[in-house]
Amino acid sequence: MPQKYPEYPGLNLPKIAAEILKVWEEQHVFEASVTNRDKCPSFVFYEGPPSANGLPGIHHVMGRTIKDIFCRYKTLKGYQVKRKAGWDTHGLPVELGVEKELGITKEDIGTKISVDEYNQACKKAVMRYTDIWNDLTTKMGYWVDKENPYVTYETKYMESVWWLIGELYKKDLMYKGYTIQPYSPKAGTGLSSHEINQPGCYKEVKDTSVVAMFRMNTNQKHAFSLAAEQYGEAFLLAWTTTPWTLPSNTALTVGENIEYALVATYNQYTFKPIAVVLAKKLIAYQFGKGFHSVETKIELDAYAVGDKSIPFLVLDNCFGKDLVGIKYEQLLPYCLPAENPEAAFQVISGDFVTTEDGTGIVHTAPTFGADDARVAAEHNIPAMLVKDDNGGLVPLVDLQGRFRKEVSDYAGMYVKNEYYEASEVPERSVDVLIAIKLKEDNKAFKVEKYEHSYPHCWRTDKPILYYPLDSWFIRVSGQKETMVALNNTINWNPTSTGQGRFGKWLENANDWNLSRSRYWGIPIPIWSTEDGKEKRCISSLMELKEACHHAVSAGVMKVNPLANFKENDMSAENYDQIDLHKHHVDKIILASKNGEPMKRELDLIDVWFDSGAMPYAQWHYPFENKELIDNNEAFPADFIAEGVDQTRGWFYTLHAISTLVFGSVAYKNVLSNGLVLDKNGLKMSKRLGNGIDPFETLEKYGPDATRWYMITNAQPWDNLKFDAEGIVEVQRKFFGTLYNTYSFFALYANIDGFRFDGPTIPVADRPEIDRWIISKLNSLIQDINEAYDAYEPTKAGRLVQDFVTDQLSNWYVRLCRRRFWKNDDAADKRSAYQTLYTCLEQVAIISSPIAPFFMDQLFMDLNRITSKSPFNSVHHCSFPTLNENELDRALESRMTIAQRLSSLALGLRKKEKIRVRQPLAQLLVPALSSEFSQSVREIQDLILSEVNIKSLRLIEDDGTMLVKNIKPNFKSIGKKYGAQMKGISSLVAGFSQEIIRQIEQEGHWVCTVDDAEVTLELADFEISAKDIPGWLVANDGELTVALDITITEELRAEGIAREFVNRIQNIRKEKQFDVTDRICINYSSSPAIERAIEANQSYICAEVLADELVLTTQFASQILIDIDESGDTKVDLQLVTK
RNA sequence: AGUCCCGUAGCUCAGCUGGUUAGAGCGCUACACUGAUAAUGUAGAGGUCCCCAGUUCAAGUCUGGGUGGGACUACCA
Repeated sequence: MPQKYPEYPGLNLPKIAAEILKVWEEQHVFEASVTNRDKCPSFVFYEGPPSANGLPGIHHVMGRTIKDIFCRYKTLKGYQVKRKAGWDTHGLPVELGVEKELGITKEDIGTKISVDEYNQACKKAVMRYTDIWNDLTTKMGYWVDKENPYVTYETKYMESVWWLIGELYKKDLMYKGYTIQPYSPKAGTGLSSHEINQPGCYKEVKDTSVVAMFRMNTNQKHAFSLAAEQYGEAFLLAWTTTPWTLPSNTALTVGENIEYALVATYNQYTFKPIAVVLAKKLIAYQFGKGFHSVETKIELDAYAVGDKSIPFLVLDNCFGKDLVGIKYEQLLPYCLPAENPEAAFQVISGDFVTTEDGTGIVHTAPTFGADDARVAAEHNIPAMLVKDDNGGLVPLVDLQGRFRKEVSDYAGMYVKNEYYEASEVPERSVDVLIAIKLKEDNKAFKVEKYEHSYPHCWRTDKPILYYPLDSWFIRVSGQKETMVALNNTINWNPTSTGQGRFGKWLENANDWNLSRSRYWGIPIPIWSTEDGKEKRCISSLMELKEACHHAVSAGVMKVNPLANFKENDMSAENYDQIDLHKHHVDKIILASKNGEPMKRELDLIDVWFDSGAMPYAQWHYPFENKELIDNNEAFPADFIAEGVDQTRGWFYTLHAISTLVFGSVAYKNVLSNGLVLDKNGLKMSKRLGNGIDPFETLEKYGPDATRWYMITNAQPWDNLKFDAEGIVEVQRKFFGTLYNTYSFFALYANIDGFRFDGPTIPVADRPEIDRWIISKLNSLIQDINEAYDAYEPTKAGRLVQDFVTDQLSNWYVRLCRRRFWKNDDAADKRSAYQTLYTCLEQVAIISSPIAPFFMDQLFMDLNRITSKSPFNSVHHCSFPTLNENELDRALESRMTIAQRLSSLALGLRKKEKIRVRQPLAQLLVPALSSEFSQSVREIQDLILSEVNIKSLRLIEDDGTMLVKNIKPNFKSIGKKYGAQMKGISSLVAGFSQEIIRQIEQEGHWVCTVDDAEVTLELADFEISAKDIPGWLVANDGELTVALDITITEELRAEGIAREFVNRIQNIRKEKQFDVTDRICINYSSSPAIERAIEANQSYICAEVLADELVLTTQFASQILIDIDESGDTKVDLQLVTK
């Protein structure tokens, strides 16, 4: 065992971290922190799996610090906190990375490269960055089980996911339907809303927009029939930014309560007279430049072709509901809907119609708009679907984004020019061609470029289409109430995210579209017959094996690929022989009840389902570890934490799956943290090059300072403006101070051989200052405990920081320095050591969740010498408990008074330019009350030594010495006499000293304000001493001090002696004498200084460890020092050799 | 467009259930201290608490509206 507390040449946080890391690894400190708690209650934490195909950023340090803090804290609190790392391995980003790497596109899969090879490549790619991630995890001190992570591509994990799907299927929560979805023709895939909402996907684009004219059916009576007859042909105006959808129009949608108008005018392209219907509010918008309003038919008729401005005349008004049911002629009659064509081309109503732009009448193409599809379905309007060669119903645009042959004029053309190869882009896009055609046919009211934001495929960068796709859905919408009710039991931090952002999202939850037409992911385990009439959902490997067996005997499959799979064998060998990825399971043909072949539905499961399934799948539930979930040992989580961006991501999928399958929450406490921005408040991005490399940061500043900075600088849910300067400050301010405090302790404890081996002095028997810091420490423990329990790490960190810098270092240590190096009272010295030791040790424990490396070193440096704790690591300790007996609030507030009084006295010295080394005779303090006087008396020695004053006198108020100040106590008076407050306030301001004295004596005061009688008690005033006439006075709130600044000859001599000591100490230091070296001093100086030194000889000798202090003129060598203006002082210091 | 967060000193942030001198740290200026010393103390300068309106005796704090920044969500014709 080492004999001495280590002393360091300086604080090097990165070095400390590296060394501690070695210790952790060698001694398996993390593993032990979990196994040590084997019989303890568990605290369940879920690690949100990062996608292993990208590099970690500085924000990951933030998120993981938060997770780590609470896992470590709960461990200290005696819980067992198992935490599995996890990897999210499936999904589009992985596939795209691989495609880029291999130089292929989606179309090549299955031709140039087999699905088998492709998936192998994905599997390889996905773990490429694991080493880097693990490195970050290690270096930042994030404790999580990296050895046994859950990996979403592993067979066991996938089997659990299948089981969950099976449960949903059994509960009839899965259905197949077609919906309009964002679809990227170039990527050949539907996009999830998660993908569409990647930053940067919505882009400003300029599209050709058309206000098309839909000719109203003339042989039908309606609101505008009469008026329309007189003014030529009547049209409904509808606006679109996607003219290519016009051939697929089957309805027009109006708002029931929107007012519409019939307007007579002329077409600006054909100059034909027309009457048009549009929302009244939008007349001015549509009839802008080039039109003018007229009042009569005569003026309207006066128009001649070639006139600069076209007149328009408002004829009639009606509400949207009066338009519903009007039939109109098909705008571009290439073909008719295959089903129910007679119901097409009529006006319907919809709630989404606004009058913000356009015409207030919405062109409705149910095949290319989600709203359109919904509203059309509600009104039994057919979608423009035609029969393909196989008799299937298809929209007018194919999956590549080209018009089908039915649209004869544009057959084979891409509906967006962006889909062409650069060399093949036609001069005029379909949109433009359609616009021209409409203009020529008197069917276009207005054609113009329109700038709006439109979603783009985040991968191909091309605009997406809304397109009807077959999909499997989870019926989430029916469970909204349950989800909301369960959510209300979750403790969200901050609460607004849970109730607002997340709660609102749940209330509006749509069905979860589970299908992804990709390759690398978990296949949907549903097989169906050709006609789709029989379906089967497989929910385990054994079920699949048996189904295969049936299929083989039915003759639809030759061999059972799962023949060798053994039931109830959970070994890796048994599971590793099975791969459930697409390239394998798609080959499996099952058999229906009557022997027909059944093929798997081709889609994969949305990867978000993978991560939402982790509570169960990480344990291979229910095939293994069934009790962990069923007995709530590992479910639901006590705590999870991720960025706010996961609100609709992981937070949601966890919640949805647990609600639907288990009727439970998946987590009880959740903390969502904000973003990490650069120091200017901008988002970090590759483009701006303002990203911060986490490894560089950890390397340069060390993980402790980085973590501490990130946690204490801003509340976790606020965005953090990351500025490395801030870490430097934390290093210096907090770690530097704590390190100095330790160094101070180590220096003297080593000299004195303090090893905490004697009896521990009861706190009650220790001096006031020790009891004070111990009380403060207990208060800190209590407060910080509450902060951690409330998931407020920022508060916790700031509390420790204040304690260490302000209380422990700047007050306790500063005031106690002498007790450590010049103290003949062994008990007092021991008390000081024990007290400081305890503070350092406890600070190490309570701060260890945030700064795990430094605090472990601090703890070990102390504990290796004393063996006071049986544990070798701070992370194996127990969180200190509050010791009520050691709490002394009165002492704490007394000390606060001491600090404030000292500060006032020092302020006065400063103002008078009297240095602290010059002792003064007397400090006066007005006695505010007897309790106050008592308090001051108990702390007066501390104050006096701090400010170097000989005595403190409490001035009892005899009615003459003090000038008092009085203020109304607004809080207490406000309750009683709120309305009279202004009057009272001005009266009180005018109170004379006599009235104040009278109130103090009588204890109450009565007067009349605004005709109301007002009775005030003493407690309704704040009375303080403001001045002591004739003295030098300073005050701070209710505290006042006065200073006697007369310097007697004796005081002066003592001041000189102190100056002399100071010079000698400086010389000692310059000469690099050891702190304990003894010396002899020869000196000579001016008579005044010589006298002063002589008078204080023993004091000086004691201070500077001098055996002799000799006045002489004989110097072997000499140093000149300057004490005051009276003359030079010569000294010569000799080391006393032992 | 909706939902949520944020706006307090040059910078980073406190400010509890409304109470009359709005705080801290950093930075800046000046001075001091010194056997913890690349530390520390004291003082000074520095604020329309984003704006407007309301509630109230009293608003940084509560309410409404606006504005700026950010995030998330969205079917925008």
